[in-house]
Amino acid sequence: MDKKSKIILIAGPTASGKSNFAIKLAKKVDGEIINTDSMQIYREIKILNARPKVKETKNIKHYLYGFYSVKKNFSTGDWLKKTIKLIKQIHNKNKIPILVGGTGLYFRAIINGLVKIPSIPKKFRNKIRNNHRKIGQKKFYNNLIKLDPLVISKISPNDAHRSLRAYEVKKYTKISLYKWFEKTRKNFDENDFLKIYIDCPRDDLIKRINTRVNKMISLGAVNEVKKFRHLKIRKDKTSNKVIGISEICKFLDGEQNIDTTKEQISIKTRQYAKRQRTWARNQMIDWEKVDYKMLGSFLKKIKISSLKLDQ
RNA sequence: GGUAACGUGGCGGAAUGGUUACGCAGAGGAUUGCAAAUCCUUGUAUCCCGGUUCGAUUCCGGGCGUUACCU
Repeated sequence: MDKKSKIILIAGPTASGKSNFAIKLAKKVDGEIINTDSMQIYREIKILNARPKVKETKNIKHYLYGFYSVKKNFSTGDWLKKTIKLIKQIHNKNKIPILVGGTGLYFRAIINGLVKIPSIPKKFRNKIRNNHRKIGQKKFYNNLIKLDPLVISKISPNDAHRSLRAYEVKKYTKISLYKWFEKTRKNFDENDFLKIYIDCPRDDLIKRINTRVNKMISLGAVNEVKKFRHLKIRKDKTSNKVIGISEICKFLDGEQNIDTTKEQISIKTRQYAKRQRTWARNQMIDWEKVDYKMLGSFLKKIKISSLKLDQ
């Protein structure tokens, strides 16, 4: 078998200039780009996600962008499976895979692996969720710790999200979620990655976010949400959570003016950016941190030879 | 100019003669198949000057400010 290359990982808070940098890097090292963002996958949401425009991609192949319907749910596992496959394909073409995005969990999955827990049948899952809705989080949690005492120290009694997951896994597989976690295996070696985190100081980021929000509105974000609404997506679908949708809906319903709406979108976005930075500070300790202003000189320093791996 | 009401953290907003709720924003943290989600923790305030009182943000007087109405 011939040589394969490292996998380049580019993370960073929203609006830090990741996508742009990835394109430049791909051009330099002959790479192809894979989306690592849980919301960029949706076909029908383009403006609010700040998806790279085709004419800006400079003929660099982009995968997993806007390929999935907002009507369906997507998961970390789905992403990981597709991404591993794509990495192989790109390697076979002797090109370099570049993963770019803002979803810390996806990066963790590609680096540390994700346990293969049997997928929970829809009916089974919905039954549990309906029950949760009926009895409320408090009672649900009490049932959960009876079913699986291991979660007590792991999940906050108020965390509905994780409670549901732990419950369905234990109930369906008869094995605790936390027992499953112990079986996690990595898909790659530590040395297979070049991990880059783009950082941007808070004040600069706020300015960039505000500019971006204004741009989104002038590009037609309101219309995008109008169309999205016509699809009548069920409220429990993940796509509803794209920042801007619920805010613009309030505007469309006449509950607030456009300035308030913009402000709300900015606030939500910087809260998201804050969580991304917290994740990076504590979960991406060994990543190479690059200031967003230094990306130009950083790009020059990257040598293609250093990306090659002998197999 | 007169009368009245009000003046509480960055903002909104309770309460009280003796530990200043709470919400939002901000900060820190968690994060294994919904993650742009979900959850945890958290700093900072009673307009100013006097008086009454053991003790005033609260009661009284004055000042300043805001708002409403009147002239």
